[in-house]
Amino acid sequence: MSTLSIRDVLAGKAPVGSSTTIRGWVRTRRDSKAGISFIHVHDGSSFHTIQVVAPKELPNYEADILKLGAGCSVICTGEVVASPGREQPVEIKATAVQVVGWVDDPESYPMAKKAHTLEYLREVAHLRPRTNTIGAVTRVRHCLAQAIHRYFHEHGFFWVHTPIITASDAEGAGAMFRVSTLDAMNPPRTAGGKVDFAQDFFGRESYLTVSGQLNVETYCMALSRVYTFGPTFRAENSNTSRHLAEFWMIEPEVAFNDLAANADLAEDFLKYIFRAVLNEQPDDMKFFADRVDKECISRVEKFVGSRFERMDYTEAVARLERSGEKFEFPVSWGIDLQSEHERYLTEKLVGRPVVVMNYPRDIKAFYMRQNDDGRTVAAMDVLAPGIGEIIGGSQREERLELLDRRMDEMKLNREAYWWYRDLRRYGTVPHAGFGLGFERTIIYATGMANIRDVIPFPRTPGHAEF
RNA sequence: UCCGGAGUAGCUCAGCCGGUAGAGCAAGCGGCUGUUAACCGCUGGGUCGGGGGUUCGAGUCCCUCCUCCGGAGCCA
Repeated sequence: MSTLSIRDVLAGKAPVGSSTTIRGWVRTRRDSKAGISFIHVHDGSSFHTIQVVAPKELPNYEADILKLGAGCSVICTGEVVASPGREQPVEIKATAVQVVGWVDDPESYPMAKKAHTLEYLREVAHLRPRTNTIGAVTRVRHCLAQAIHRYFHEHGFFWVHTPIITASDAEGAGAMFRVSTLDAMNPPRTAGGKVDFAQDFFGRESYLTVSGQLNVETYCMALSRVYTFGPTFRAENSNTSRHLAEFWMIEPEVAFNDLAANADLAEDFLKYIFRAVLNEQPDDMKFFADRVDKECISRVEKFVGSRFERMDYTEAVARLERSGEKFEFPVSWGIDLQSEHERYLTEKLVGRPVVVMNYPRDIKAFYMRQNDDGRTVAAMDVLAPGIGEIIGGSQREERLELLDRRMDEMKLNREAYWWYRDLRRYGTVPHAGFGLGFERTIIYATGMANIRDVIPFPRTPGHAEF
């Protein structure tokens, strides 16, 4: 006799006729007056539940089994048998059903045996992993994370754990959360009356990181191919289905790569991880296609099978202007592309993923490499049908003089970036990288509509309860 | 933050021109059945988001605040 995951039992690791034990939580119970109860048990190991058939001869049939409901935890032992029912290949003919934990008030148990809206489930984030949907999201999230590490590992990248606390301000990536141990009610003051952050824990103002890029560049200048994969924080008051205050980001950085190589990497990488989801989580993807988004499998298959279009920003603007489409925000050279423009480009104009390259320098960050035309930088965005921007990246400015000039123009303090500037002083090389929002990637693969449902405990303005 | 929509039973919602609260699901009990979104019957379950106002009377009309959802901006 062995204790197996439900996934393993359904996969045939316990042959028909053998005895096995499974452990998990009850989804549903149905009784037959022929003297048996059908108990569906899940343990998260796969999308499917297993059907445990409990006969009335069990000593605790009346006392326990007839009282089982959704959420109760059980340990079930019995013989694996071929199921007469159509819905499952095998089931467990129970010789023992031990109730480990009851649900103390079934009527008010938030995860009752019925469909719940995702909005409601967010209010019970501690119990929602028990649902089909959140379970499937969790397994796909894991699969993508594993595929990301595997891709980079197989391609000679090293995972660099960049810091979560940073003193680098003004990276231009958005508002930051302050990290401080000062008494917020009564902080120490300087002679001038300002808060004296010299007395703070780090001896200076510090924040939660908005990007690991600047730090990871230092390792890129020694280990050549590196990436970060960790949490990132933005204190923006964003209330949308695509933004979180705490999210996970993947940022590869490659020495000697130019913008074209950067785009090639983004394309190869994205296709690899989406292929992994299709291959490794077919049951979960089928669930998403059935219940969440009919198109999700075909969309991912198409994404994996199509060549990404490359287009200069200048050309993209010209084609948007010529499109005859009425946009809420008019297009002209020099503006940043709006969501509606990006969607038009990738969904209508091209019908495939598009890499838009070489943006006007005035709308992009100081570290992006300046092109010879004097007005654009070697930036790129990967736009995907159905979601818009999925990746933002660039070739970095490796020439100290040009970097300094740009920092001056943007009124950034050179001193504060002394170590970043050092990389350009000591053996500088061209290099490039990009950032991929992990949760947005999950949204794309699963068809889930709201980013708050693809991260276990979403942090958004006003929300950090769980 | 701006624009729009919505807060009524555990959940999802209906509730007309103001007259004192409804359904489905869930839950409990019973019936039936190798069941599987089970089915049939019965029962319990409500500070109608909070506060204020108009009115003989407010779930319904007005003001205000709060919360949630969608879209936009910021971005990943």
